[in-house]
Amino acid sequence: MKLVTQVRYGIRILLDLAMHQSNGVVQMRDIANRQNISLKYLEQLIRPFKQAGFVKSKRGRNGGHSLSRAPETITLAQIIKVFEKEQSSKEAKQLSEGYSQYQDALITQAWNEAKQAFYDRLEKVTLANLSIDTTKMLWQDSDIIIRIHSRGEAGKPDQIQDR
Amino acid sequence: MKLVTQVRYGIRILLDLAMHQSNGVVQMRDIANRQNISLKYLEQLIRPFKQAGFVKSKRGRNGGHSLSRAPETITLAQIIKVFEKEQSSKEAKQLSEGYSQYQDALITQAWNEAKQAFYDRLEKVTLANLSIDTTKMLWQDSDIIIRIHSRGEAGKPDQIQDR
DNA sequence: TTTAATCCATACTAATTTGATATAGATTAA
DNA sequence: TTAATCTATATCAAATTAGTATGGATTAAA
Repeated sequence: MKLVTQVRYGIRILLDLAMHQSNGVVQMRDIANRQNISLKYLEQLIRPFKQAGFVKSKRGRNGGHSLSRAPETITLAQIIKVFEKEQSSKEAKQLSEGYSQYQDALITQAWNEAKQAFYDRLEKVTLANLSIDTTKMLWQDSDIIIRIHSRGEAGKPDQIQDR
Repeated sequence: MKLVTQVRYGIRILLDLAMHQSNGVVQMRDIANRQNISLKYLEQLIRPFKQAGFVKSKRGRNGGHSLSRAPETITLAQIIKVFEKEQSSKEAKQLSEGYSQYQDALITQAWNEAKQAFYDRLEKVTLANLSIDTTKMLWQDSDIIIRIHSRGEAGKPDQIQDR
């Protein structure tokens, strides 16, 4: 039940796309710099998102990535499930014998119901939510605002620069 | 988000106690046999439950273990949290820098809320529930009934024998 | 045709976790 | 005396996680 780096990065990558794709596509090199991930590692992390249809890409010069769907329609539950699918290929193995198998069945059932509750909660959080909230938090921290919006207009945080 | 063996065994051990402590204490050797776990491994698994106050023990000859509380008051959420505590000692480490830290904070917050929903669901399942349901399932499988209740009276499963 | 980008596959390493067995005794109470 | 709990490690194998590295093939704008 712990938040692994892969998931955390995964969400941040999509969030990065959501916050920077206004101009068009976003290059992986820029994401890598902003998120402080090596380009090669990023390539690995972004692949499942492309396969799952969350992200589309434009190849060649001036190419890059962008979200396939609106940030309002992409939930954390959907994102996390992308990584879950990677793992579970065959899981229907016999775990125990005797009457323990009945207990295991009951335990697994309860576990799955709880897992569903977990996802239901994350289904309510979209990339758009996180994007807006990030901006709000930046707003509250004036030091950061000044630093990263040095080239933006005075009142309004329009674009976040690389650090 | 997967059900690890440690948790599965943990629940089964407490469930075993719940179903067999009517006579008094239950010996670890019997649990080990029924659950098909080595005695030494069982000793390791049961220790956190004793430290957490779920299980009490009586030492010396004819000693054994029993639940400290009624099975109706012990929930799956409580049980699973026993193992969670084992892991998390210091987790408040700085994960990222720059404005990514704000995103991480939001992601972590959403994750924790979902985790709460997960536990809320498991808070509704008690050892007593599982115990009753196991008995029901055994009832439905007449082959098993005959095998494990060979010495019991015809209609009523009173005690489950070792296999 | 050069260049900047995505795309692909896979190999490797290091650390941690998980699942389990084994060793060797100390303590307790019938 | 004996049957049980209790304690503390040590060891091991397998799997998972987090990343780096290698080495290119493909695409499309300039």
